[in-house]
Amino acid sequence: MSKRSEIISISKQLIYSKGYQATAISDILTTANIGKGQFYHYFSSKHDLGLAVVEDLVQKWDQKIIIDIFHSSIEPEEKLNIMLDRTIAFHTDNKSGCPMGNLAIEMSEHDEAFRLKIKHYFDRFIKAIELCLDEMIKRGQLDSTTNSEKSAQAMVALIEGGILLAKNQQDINFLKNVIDIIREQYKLT
Amino acid sequence: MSKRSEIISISKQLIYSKGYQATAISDILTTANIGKGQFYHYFSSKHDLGLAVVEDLVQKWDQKIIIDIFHSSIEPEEKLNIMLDRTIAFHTDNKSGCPMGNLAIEMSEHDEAFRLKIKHYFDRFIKAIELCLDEMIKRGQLDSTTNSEKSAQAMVALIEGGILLAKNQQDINFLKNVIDIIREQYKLT
DNA sequence: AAAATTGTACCTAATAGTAGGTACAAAGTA
DNA sequence: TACTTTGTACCTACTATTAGGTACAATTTT
Repeated sequence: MSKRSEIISISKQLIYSKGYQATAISDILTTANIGKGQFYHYFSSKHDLGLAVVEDLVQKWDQKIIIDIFHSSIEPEEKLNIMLDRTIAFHTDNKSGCPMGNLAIEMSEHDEAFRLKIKHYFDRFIKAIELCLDEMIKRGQLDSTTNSEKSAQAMVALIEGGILLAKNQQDINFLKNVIDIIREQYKLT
Repeated sequence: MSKRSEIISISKQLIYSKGYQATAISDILTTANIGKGQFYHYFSSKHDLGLAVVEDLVQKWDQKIIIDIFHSSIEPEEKLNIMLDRTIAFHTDNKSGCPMGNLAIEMSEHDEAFRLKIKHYFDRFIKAIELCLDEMIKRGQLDSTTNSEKSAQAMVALIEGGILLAKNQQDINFLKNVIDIIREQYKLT
């Protein structure tokens, strides 16, 4: 792993837990055990690093969720099931919430560059679920009156909201319950 | 309005839009047009102010949502409907998201005092919805197999997630769509 | 007068960012 | 082969600014 990606990786962890604004360059320098010169050799500013972190985050989640699961050749209901399983797995013993959701809330209003990168991920996530639901409707697994677009948005909202509640309550069951509701709703085993 | 509540009110707006950490005391002093002595006369620290702001926030929402709506004598399905209407109304032309949700995400992990105050609100909100759903089940308006506790959690999660998406997408329709889904699900007119 | 307010000047620690340099390997040149 | 150049990687020390917070005198209120 190059020094640059190492810095991104460490910063990603810190920003995930503390937020972008609350993460100081000095935190990163200490954790990564590097000097300032090195940092500013690879990144032109804190903002530049922040965007690199989000980009990395988006790219990795895109790979893990959209490419690996939704673009695979398994059955649509199985895709949703696996995605939900992985969501629970990720948030079990992880009290920092959703990396994307946290930044969405922190940065969307005042930083357009951050906002758009995060939006890009949510767009793709919602679209992937929507196509899944469409396929399930086509196969008669779901009521044909189901509005797949709205439903996909709602599913993402449920997940994000469930993660938010679980973080605030410090209780993963809030997320599990919400995911149970999704499974019931869309008749996933 | 006392000077203290005036400072809280102004800080609440700033913290709502920028977040707690990103709001500087100097922002507050400038906006409120007061000096430092005055600020530190009323609050012992920024953290002290922050907690006062959350307390105020919790208390006002408790009044607006739980007392005014859920503790009123109107029909349960009408309570939910009004709550959903007000949610949309609040977030129309308001790009900062959910005051409580924003702070939940920003503060829950690293500040227990903040976390507990916010948790208190979510607990009461969820409980109020749960009792509403129980009443609707009792009246035969909802399937008797409905798990009111889980459903109430899911409803709050949907709302919070919908607000998060609407904020990131800068499009209130994400919240509206999510609320449509809630209304369909619980057969609210 | 006494007590409660409030403004001004200031303190220290921390912030992002810069200046100016070193170490060293790769590439070009004699 | 030996010498020189050049570019990349990195470090330490510094700057300017801002942060939260304090001291205390001046003013208002009771």
